[in-house]
Amino acid sequence: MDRRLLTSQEIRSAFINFFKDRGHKFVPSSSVAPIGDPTLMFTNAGMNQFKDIFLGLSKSECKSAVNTQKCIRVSGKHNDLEEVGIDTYHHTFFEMLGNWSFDDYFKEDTIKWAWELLTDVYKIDESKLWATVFAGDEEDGSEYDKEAAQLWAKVTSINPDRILACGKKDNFWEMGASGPCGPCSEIHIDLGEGRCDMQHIEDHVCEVNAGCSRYIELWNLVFIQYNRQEDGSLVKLPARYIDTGAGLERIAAVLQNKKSNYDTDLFMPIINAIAEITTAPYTSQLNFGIDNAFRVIADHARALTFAITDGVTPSNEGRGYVLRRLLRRAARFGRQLDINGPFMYSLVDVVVDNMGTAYPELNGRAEFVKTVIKSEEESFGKTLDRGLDIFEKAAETARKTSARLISGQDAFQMYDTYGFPLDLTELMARERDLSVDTATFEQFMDEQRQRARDAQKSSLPKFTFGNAELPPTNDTLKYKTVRCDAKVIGLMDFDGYHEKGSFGRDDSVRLNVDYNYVEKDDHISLVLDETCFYVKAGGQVGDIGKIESDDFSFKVTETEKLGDCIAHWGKLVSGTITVDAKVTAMVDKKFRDAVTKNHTATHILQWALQQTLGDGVHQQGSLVNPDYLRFDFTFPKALTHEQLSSVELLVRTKIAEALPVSFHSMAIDDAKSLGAMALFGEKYGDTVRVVAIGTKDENGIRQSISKEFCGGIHVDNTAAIGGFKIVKEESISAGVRRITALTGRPLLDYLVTRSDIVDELTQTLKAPSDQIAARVGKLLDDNKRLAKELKNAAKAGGTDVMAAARKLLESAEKVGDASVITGVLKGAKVDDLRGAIDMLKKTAKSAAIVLGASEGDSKVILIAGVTDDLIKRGVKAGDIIKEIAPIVGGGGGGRPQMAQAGGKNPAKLDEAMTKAKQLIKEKLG
RNA sequence: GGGGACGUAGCUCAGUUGGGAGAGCGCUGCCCUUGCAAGGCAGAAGUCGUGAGUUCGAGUCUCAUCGUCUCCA
Repeated sequence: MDRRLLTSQEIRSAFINFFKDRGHKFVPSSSVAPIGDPTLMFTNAGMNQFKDIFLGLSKSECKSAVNTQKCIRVSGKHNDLEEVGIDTYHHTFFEMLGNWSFDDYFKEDTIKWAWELLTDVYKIDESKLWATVFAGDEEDGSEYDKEAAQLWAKVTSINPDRILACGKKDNFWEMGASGPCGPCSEIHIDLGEGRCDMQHIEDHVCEVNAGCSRYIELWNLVFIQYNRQEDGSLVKLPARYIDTGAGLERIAAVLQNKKSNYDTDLFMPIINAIAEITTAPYTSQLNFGIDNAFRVIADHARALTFAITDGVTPSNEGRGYVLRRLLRRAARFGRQLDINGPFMYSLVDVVVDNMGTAYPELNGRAEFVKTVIKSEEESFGKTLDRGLDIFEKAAETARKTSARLISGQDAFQMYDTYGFPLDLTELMARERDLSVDTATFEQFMDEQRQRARDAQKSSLPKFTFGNAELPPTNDTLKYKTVRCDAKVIGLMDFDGYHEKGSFGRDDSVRLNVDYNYVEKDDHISLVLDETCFYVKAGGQVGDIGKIESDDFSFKVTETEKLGDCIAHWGKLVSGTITVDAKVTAMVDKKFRDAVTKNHTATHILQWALQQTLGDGVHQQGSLVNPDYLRFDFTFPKALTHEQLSSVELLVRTKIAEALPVSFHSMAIDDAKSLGAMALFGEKYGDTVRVVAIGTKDENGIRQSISKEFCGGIHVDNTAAIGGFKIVKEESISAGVRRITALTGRPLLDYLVTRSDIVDELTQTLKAPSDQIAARVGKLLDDNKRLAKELKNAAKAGGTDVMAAARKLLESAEKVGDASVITGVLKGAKVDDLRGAIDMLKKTAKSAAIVLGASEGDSKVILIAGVTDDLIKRGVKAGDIIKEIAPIVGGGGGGRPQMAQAGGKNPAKLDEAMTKAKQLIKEKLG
C-alpha cells in the first residue's frame, strides 16, 4: 500500500494525541529562557519545567503529561554549537517530544506505549528496532534493570535478541551530582548497512551505541526511581517518575525517509528561502562548505526566532550574549554564500509560517524579532569594519618579517578583544600571501579557557538544601490582609533547612557552631505554615515587615520562594525563635501600599501605551517596587514628547475616573478568550488569576480597559494611585524601550523637590517661574559674549597685563640679539601669562622669557617661554622652571618652548625672577 | 563568573616623561555660480563617561563606579 509520508506537523500532533488519548494532559512548551532557574541558561530538555516536581519541591497538577518542548543547546554540559552544520543531526534549537508520569504509571506502560506509537501509529518496521536497558554498575552499586528487560519481552513484539544491556554512559540518567536519577531504556533504529559512516575505520562493526550513523537513538525512556545522595549512594524514591524524550527532528527524518534532519520539512522551507537570497544551490552534501553554511544558517534562524520571541535579546552578557554569537556565526556563514548585508531577519517569516501553529506565541512577534535581528546584523557589520583596520596593521607588521606570519598574539587579540573571527583573519592573510600562527593562537585560547575554569571553581555556591523536602507554605492570605497569625514550622540558615530547634542571639541556642560568614547580621529565615507576605514574582518585589511572638521579634528583609515553600529572610531583633512557636506576621503597610499603587499603574500604563502606539507594544519585563515602577516594552524608536504626554494624560484620566479593580480566578482558556494578556515565558497553571481594571464583576472583563494574567497585588480603585508621571524614557536594547514612572508619595516628593528648585531660581533670577528658561538662556548667551570679548581684548593687547608685558620688553636686558625678559605681572591669570609669552616671543623674535604672578597670598604661577634659536643654544623653558619653582615652594615642568609651574609662596617671587635671569645669562654667556 | 579593549565636538577619531583641547566630515554665514555641485574665506560647537586620589598642575597617572564592545566558562 502506497502511504503518504507524515509531515512534521502531523508527527507532532500524532504524538500529543496518542498520549492525550491515554489520559495525559497536554502541557504547553515552557519558554526557552527559563525563569527562576539561574543554573540554566536555556531550556535544554523537556524535563526542565518539571524539575521542581522531581526534586520534591512542588506537586504536580496532574498525574501524567505530554508535551513538545522548545529546547536550545548552546552552553554548559550540552553544547552543540560547534557541531551544527557539519553533520546531519546536531541542532542548537530542536523540539523534544515527551510523555511524563508523576508517580502514576511506570515502566510497563511506558515501554508498551512507546512501542505502540512507533510501530502502530508511525508505522515503523519493527524488524528495524532495537531496545537497550541498563546493565548495572558495580562501582556504583546500581543493579541490572531486569524489570525493564523482562517487560520489553513481555509487552512488545520485539525480537528478544534485540534487547541489549548497556552501561552507565548510555543507560543511566542523572540530573546532577545528586538528586533524582534512574536507569533508562533507549529505542534505536537500524537504518541499514548503507548508512554507516565509519566504513573507513578498521575493525568497525556496526551496532547499537557503536557511534556510526547506521544505528541511531530515537527515544529515551527514563525511569526515575532513585535519589543520589551527597555521598554518592543511591536510595529508592518513595515516588517514581517517568521522563521520556524523543527528538522531533530525528523522527521526522526517519519517517520522511531522509538521510538528514535538514532534508525534512522542518528545515527545507528555510533552506529554500536561503537559496533565494544567494546564488549557490543547496545539494545536501556533507563535508561541503556551501551546504554546511546552509545548514548552520537554517538552524540558527530557528534558534534566534524562538529565543527572541521568548523575550531574550542579543546583548553583551548571559543569554543575550549567546544569542549574539549565534547571529554572528550565521552572518559569517552567510558570507560564505556571498551574502554580505543583513539577511537573517528575512528568514524569520519562514520560521514563523512553519511553526506558528505548534507554537502560537511566534505569531504577532515576527516584526519585533525582525527588527532586533536586523539591527544586530548591522552592528556586526560595524564590528567587522573595525576589525579590518586592526587587521591591516597586523598585516603590515607581518609583511616585515621573513616568515610573512601574522603572530598568534595579534590574531588572538583581534579575536579576543575585537571579536574578529579567526577564519576571517586566515582568509584575509592568504589573500595577501601571508599566513597566521594558529598554534600560538590556540595556546592563548587554552590559557584563557584555563583562567575561566579556575575562576569558575572558586565561585561555587556554598549553600544548598541538599535533599531536604521543603514544606509548602500557604500564602493566599497575601491578597486579603497584611497581618496574620501563623506557626513557625522550620528554620533555614546557610547550612540548610531545620525542622526543629531554636535560634537566639545568645550563642548557646544557635543552631550551628560555625557562623564565620554570617556573624555580621545572623542572616536566617523562617518558614511558616501560612503567610501574608508577598514573594517577589511577576516584577513585583517581595514584601518586608516583621514576624513577632511573645518570645521574639524578627525583621523580614527579603522573601524567597523555593518550590512551594516560602522563606522569610531577615534578622532576629530580640529573643529566641523556636520551631512550633505561634507568631503574628506583619507586612510593612506603607511599603505594600506604595508597591500596589505602582503595580496597578503599570497595568494602566501598558494599556495606555497600546492605545497610543498600537498593537506592536508588547511587555518585555517590568519592575514594581515602592519607589518607582519600570516597564520595558517593544517599540522600534524613541517616543516623542507628544507621545509621552499623551500616554501620561491617558493614565491620569483613568486614575481620575476612579475605576474599580477586580480579581478573577478562572480557567486559562476562558481568560484567553476574554482577551486577557499573558506574559511570555511565564508558566501558568490551569487556573489563572486575572486582574481587570474598569469592572467590578466577571461580565465586564471583556470591556474593561486592562485585563492581565497577574498574581500581584493591586489597589481596589484606581483613584488610590494618586497621580502618575513618567520621569524617564530610554532604550535598553534594539527595539526595546523602558519607561520609568512615579506614583503616590514618591511622586509627591519628586514634585516638591522640583518646585523648591523653581522657587529658588525665581528668587535668584528675580524672574517669574514661567520666564526662568528664557532668562537663563539669555544669561548664558551674555556670558559667552562677554567671555569672548574679554579674550579678544586680551589678544589685541588692550589689557593691563599685555601693557605691563610690553613694558617688560622695553626694559629687557640684551645678550647679543637675545632679550632676557623676566618680571612679575600682578593679578594676571594663567591664560593671560601664556598670551603675554606668545606676544613677547613674536615681538622680540629672539628671547627667553620668565613671567610670574600671584593669586591671593598662597598661590604662585610661573611661566617660561623660549624662542627656538635660543633653545639650540641650550636655554630650555622646562629646565629654567624646574630650577626656580622650588624657590616659591612648588614644582613644575614643561617643554623647551613653554613650561609652567605653580607654587605656594608669593613673597619669594622676586627672588625666583632674579635666579631665572641669572640662569639664562649663564647659558647664553 | 573570569579576562581584554574602549568612553574627547552632532558623527568618525587623533592627542606622544602629566604642562596651551585638536583634525576630518557635518553644521552656520559670506564669497564665487543663472541654479546645483565643487571650491575659497570666516564662524559656532566639548562638564575630555562619572566620582575620588596623587600633583603646583590630570584628557594623560592611581583607585572606584557607570556604560559600550569583545572573548572564555
